[in-house]
Amino acid sequence: MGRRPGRPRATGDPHEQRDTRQDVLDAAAALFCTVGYAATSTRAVADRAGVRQASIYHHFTSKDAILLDLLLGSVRPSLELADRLATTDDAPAAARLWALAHADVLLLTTSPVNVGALYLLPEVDGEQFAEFHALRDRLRTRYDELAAQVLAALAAAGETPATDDVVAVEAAGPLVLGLVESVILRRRAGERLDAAAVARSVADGVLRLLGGDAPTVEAAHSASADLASATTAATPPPPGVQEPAERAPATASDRAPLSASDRAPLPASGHAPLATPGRAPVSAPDDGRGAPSVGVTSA
Amino acid sequence: MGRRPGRPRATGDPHEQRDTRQDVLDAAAALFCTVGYAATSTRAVADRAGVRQASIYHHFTSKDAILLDLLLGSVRPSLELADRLATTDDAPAAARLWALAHADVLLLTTSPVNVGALYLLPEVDGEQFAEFHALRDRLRTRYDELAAQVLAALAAAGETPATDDVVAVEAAGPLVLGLVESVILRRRAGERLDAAAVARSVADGVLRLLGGDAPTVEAAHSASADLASATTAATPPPPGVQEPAERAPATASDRAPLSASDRAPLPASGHAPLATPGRAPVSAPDDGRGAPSVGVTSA
DNA sequence: ATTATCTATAGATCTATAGATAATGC
DNA sequence: ATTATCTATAGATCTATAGATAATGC
Repeated sequence: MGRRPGRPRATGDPHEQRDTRQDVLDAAAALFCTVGYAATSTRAVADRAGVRQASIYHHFTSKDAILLDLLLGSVRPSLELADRLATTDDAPAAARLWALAHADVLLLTTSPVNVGALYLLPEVDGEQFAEFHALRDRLRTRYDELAAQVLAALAAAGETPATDDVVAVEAAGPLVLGLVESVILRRRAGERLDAAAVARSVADGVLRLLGGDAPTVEAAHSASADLASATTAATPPPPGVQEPAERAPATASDRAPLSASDRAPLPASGHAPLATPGRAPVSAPDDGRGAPSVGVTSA
Repeated sequence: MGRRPGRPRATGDPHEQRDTRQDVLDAAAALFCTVGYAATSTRAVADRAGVRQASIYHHFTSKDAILLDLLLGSVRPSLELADRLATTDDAPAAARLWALAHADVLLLTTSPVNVGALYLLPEVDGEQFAEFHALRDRLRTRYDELAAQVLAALAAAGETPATDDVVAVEAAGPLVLGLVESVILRRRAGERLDAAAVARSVADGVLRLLGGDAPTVEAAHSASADLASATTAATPPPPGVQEPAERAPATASDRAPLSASDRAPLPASGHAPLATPGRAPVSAPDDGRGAPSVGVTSA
């Protein structure tokens, strides 16, 4: 039955031999996000993954190692996009900030589990997770830079009464990131989120927050569509070419993988405004069930 | 030594007999917010409170009961203000929303421990805390109502191009509350927050987010100053009358108690813009230490 | 007598390791 | 032989209870 070496699992269908490491990550992601880290026993993770508790330790050195893997996997896609947008200066800052906020909100709302909630776990403050903190700080810095650039552009355009700063430049980044990340709390609160609508309203809101008026927001909004297709490789094929359309609600594999391979600056392929998963009323009362696979393989 | 009945504590200065129940709440608040709920043992709480582990159970029936007390104590002040503002219709909606956001951010940033972080604990989702959820839903509703009123007022003033809603009315409340609560994440991330400045920037941001322009925000800002003094009883006495000014950084007792006693609609007393604790650079890297007492007595 | 603390501990975990077992691969 | 799983368990918790003890109050 099992076509790979090693003793077969005791539980579950012996035909369907899955990737145990990924199963453990998926199970842990769902449980850590909803139940919490300390409150989730390795036995609970194992049960959900369909293996025995001790088998986890063949793939991970400790419970902490699982969480670290999940954390890194959740922040990397955002950071890679942010880095790419930072080195793409053929678009106005407002358009790039809009694109970043939009993409991040999509990631946060369409991931099969509310991975953003991992950041909220108090345990994450520990030094075991320093590698994650480093990446996160870099992402924060990107937001700070972009927000500052947007403020400068608005001031230069004379749109803002430069007299009294609408937003203090040092306050801008945190406010913007705060608004983006608030979708984590909304999803956790059980709000039914229409991913596309929320992403748009947050990205628009980010620019209004910085003092942009309606035309400015609208302009950035449009400009970022091109930008996104330029910086992102994988946009979903146009509707109709897609799968039989059996109400596919944006799985992890739908999302732009942002893999290390598409480092090429501007392939300029697609046309959709950055992988907007067609509709995707993803988050019901978020019980942590639902399709797993956070796309967090670190090997 | 001890001037009250009961066996004295084994640890600590026997002269200073403290309120054990409050000591436990303070210790638990600090630990739950930083270490987490499941990760904090009752022994750790007891050690910090200066009592033996078992003594906790003379005051609380369970560990859950401690958390419930803390949760209720942290949401009540906000909800009471929100209720009062909702029944005070002698001010524009924008001014009232500004005042609510401002007050909430102050509460979140000046409390000695980051009590807002309690909401983030995954354990809080449990049904044991239904009473808390009910209060929180009411607060959320208040934000929804006020945000909708602000949008309506802006539209009526013709300021907003009513053609395409700047913000969909059903999206407004969550965005606003999200921006307010983002200060919880910022404080937890170790950001050094100047409470007064953050409160102002968030409250201003809330109105810009809803489509208000600079003059609108400014007007609401000013109007809410009077509003706040009208709806809040306890404003700190004018500087100079205060204590010897030994750098008092806004303790729990400084904050407006919002007790059930000041139900009277409009006492119209003070004049400060809602208990702005003079300066208050409260939150350093938030180690959960610092003065305790969240002001969470529920008896 | 009442109250609030203490000491001691039962019973239920929980993480991680030791070593056995059941597959594939050479 | 190598690999991936399994069973079993050691050692360290952790929550909550039982019952003793040391104060005040009448």
